[in-house]
Amino acid sequence: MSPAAGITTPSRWCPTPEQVMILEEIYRNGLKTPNATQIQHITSHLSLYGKIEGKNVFYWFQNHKARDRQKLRRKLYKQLQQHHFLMKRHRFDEHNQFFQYFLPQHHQLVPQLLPLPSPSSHQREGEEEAATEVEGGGRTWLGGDEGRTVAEEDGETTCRTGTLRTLELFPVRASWVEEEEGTSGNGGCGN
Amino acid sequence: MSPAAGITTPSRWCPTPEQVMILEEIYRNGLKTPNATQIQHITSHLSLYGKIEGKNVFYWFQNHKARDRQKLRRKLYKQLQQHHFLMKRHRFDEHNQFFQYFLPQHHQLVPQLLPLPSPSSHQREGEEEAATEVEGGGRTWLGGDEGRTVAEEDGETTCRTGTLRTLELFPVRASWVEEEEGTSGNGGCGN
DNA sequence: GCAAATTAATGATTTATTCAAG
DNA sequence: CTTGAATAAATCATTAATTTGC
Repeated sequence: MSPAAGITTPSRWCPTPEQVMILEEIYRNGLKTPNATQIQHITSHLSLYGKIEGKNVFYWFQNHKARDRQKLRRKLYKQLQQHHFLMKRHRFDEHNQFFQYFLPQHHQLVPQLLPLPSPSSHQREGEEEAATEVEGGGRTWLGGDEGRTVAEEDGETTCRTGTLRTLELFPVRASWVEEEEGTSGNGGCGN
Repeated sequence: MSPAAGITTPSRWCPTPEQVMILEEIYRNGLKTPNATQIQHITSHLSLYGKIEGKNVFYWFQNHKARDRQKLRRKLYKQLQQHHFLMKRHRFDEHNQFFQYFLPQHHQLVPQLLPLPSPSSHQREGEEEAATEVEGGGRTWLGGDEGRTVAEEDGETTCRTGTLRTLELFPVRASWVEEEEGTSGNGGCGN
């Protein structure tokens, strides 16, 4: 707004090097999401180095954090892509209970741990927790280095992973797979 | 599994950064409570990055979910505590970060954006309206050139330096920050 | 060397997601 | 099931780097 005569009317904040340095220092020191008070303080200090408003600080932290995460996700995705071809495919049955991961050594199958899913239970994934003390006779973990003494017998089609297919399991929505270097016209902004 | 004299014999799982990143990514994508099969797959993938067992994955998800909820609850509690500020106190001090920073001009904020939803209507239907140019009566930012009315109230450590020491101001102790990767980034245009 | 044209960075907005409360 | 609050993701838009032809 405010046409503001001839002189530079920067439509957006243009941070000075000092401001950027200070912001990055603060960020590196662990302040990722400043609250209003902190934004105020940062702003008033940075204003010594140039014109700045609170919203600039606020946006700076938002963007910086977001782009940090984005960068990390990209890197991660590349790594995962690298490993993806190492994996073989294998079919597995879908099991829904996570406590099958415990394999009680001898007996004691803890009947209350698997409280029979009602046919239309949405199973909101927040509340099951509670795990209820499975300890006692000792348990072994699948996939550990030791154990592995169980379940291979009764036609237990559970895990017995000889081969590991992994990635396609997860609902990776891959919002970060999107562009590969310059597909979206940044300058164009097709609107 | 012998204590292996020289090299570290960690009594507990010590996740690598890659493992943490992958786990967080999976979690963020919506898998909050993996079942046994999923744990198997995740484990075998993460084992490419370091020693890991299925129970580590299982516990990681348990703990992460729990701590997530705990964090949210704490935040929400704080928020509720200060919910009175609209009614009584007028200190915009220690609110969170986002909308406390906005000051709705005259609470005629977006009269047409939210056209009084009938009790069962989705109000996101007509979003082709393109937000209707919220400009004049939009919002203002604290700390701008115009409304520099805020100042440090009491509270807080408040370094309020006249000198420009900048860095000692903010409570930027980051003992709880663990990402040390090359997060500085900001490659070219750092200025 | 120098600007116009193009591309990459990044500031500023908008949209979708998430959790909890009513 | 809806709504409120906060935020992260996605997107838009503008500035700075850079390339390029002269």
